[in-house]
Amino acid sequence: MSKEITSRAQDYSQWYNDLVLKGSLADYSAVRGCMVIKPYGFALWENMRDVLDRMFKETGHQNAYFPLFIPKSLFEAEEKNAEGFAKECAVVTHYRLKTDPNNKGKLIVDPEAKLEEELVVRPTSEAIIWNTYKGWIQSYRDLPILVNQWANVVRWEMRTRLFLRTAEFLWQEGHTAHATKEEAVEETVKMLDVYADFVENWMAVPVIKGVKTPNERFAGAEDTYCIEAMMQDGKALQAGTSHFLGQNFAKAFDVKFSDKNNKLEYVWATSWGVSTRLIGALVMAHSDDDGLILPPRIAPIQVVIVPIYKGEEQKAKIDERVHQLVAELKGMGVTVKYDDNDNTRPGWKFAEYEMKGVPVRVALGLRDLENNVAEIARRDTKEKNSVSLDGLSAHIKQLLEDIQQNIFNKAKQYRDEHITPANNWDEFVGLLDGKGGFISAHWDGTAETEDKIKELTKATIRCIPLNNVQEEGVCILTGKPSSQRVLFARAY
RNA sequence: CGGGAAGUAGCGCAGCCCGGUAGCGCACCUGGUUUGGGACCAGGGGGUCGCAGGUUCGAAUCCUGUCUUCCCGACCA
Repeated sequence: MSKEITSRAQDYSQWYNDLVLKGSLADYSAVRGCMVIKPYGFALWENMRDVLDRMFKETGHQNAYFPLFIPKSLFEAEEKNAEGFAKECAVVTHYRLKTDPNNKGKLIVDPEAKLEEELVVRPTSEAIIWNTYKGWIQSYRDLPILVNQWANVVRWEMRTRLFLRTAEFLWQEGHTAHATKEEAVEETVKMLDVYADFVENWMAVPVIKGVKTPNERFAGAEDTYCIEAMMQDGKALQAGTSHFLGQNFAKAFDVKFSDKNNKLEYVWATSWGVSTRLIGALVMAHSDDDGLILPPRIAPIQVVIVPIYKGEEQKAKIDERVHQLVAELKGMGVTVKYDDNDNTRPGWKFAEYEMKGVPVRVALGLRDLENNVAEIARRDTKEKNSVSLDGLSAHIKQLLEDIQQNIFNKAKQYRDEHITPANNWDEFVGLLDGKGGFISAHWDGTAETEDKIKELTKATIRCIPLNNVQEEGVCILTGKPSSQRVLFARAY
């Protein structure tokens, strides 16, 4: 009763906050815009991280670590990148505090300890990494370099929201160097595919792969590829990006290599990243008014078992059977928690694990034991069934798969129902203010028109889908000719 | 940075207008009864009321300043 969740209909933003806070994923902290990721939330992130890390390694990448601080002179080397991030950088200017002579017990920044050169706290690491790569690359034999780093970055956002936009966040950033343009483009697309694979098959969130317009492109990139997801309120969320950086950073940091003909060439680059923001996407894509709904493949706890008993004698009997079940499930690679904490009662536990989105709940009492069954409840549909204890672990294993598939299908159905064509301005605005979702519409291809539409409606072009159908039409705003539809949406 | 709201016990809040013994619910501790959808009874512990000044015999309450957080917007993954 103490943990009521605001309904989606009542206040979608508050619902989201309630889920994150009451689902024990994260807390606000004493630091503006920065959150504490709690053990349960971090366990979720670890699961996501482990899967992605394995995928990166399977595609030939290695992990490394680069400094948190970037000297300003390095940071500003790639002009567009620097400009793009300049407004949101935290900057270290001093390296020492001292006691305040006028205010006992307080500290002040020691004016004597000013740095010769300011250090930028990384908002992204291209600069420090390409400065490093300069020393690693001389010949085509040194290429490709396929490196990933798991790190925290800081972007001093005006307005923050738990997981979706925090001043400090955790992410991975891949930074690769290649001898040819073709190879770099191939890498960019390959990593986009890895992201789409992960988000769809592990997080159960369907995505649209596409390319950003120049307006929405990463600062310093030639092309930004992205995966776009749809949330339950009809707003889009960019779930991951993969950038083809051309030779921009190689030129900025003077990174050249000798090819087979001993000719000097600039190196081709990519970078790609996903962040803890994915957790926000996960929460908003699947959950309901009773709490989180987590996909089994990355849920910190896949199965929770709740004993129902009166007295120690009954408890002992149930324990015995449960321990057997736990061993079986663990043997099958299922993450299971037996919650036999006697301080909370079954009803409380049911509500608690629903809030936390645990996919499968097993309740076992003496009554069940006598009938050789257990009560199995699935979080996604809230269905409850009595299932025979014989072969129960195999049943649960299968159920987890079914749940994974079901929540993906449900999210996909919602997403697909929320891609709507608009053929003129009135339709476009009507859809944005009504149904929401992605709106497929013609656009004249200019940045001016895109800006104007954003100004008028707050909708942006989320992407030009890959393998887009070419079709003649006219721009919904200007009426100028267009050769393809693009996806618009209001976005997080 | 513009607009709004809020800082009082671990959490959620009331009290403030009209100054006079700091309160409620949840959580916590002890004992008991309970346990198939967020248990109940009895007893108990815990707060320099965000911070700094001022007015006053007396300030959570009035005045001034200040800090912080959240929500909405512009910026953005």
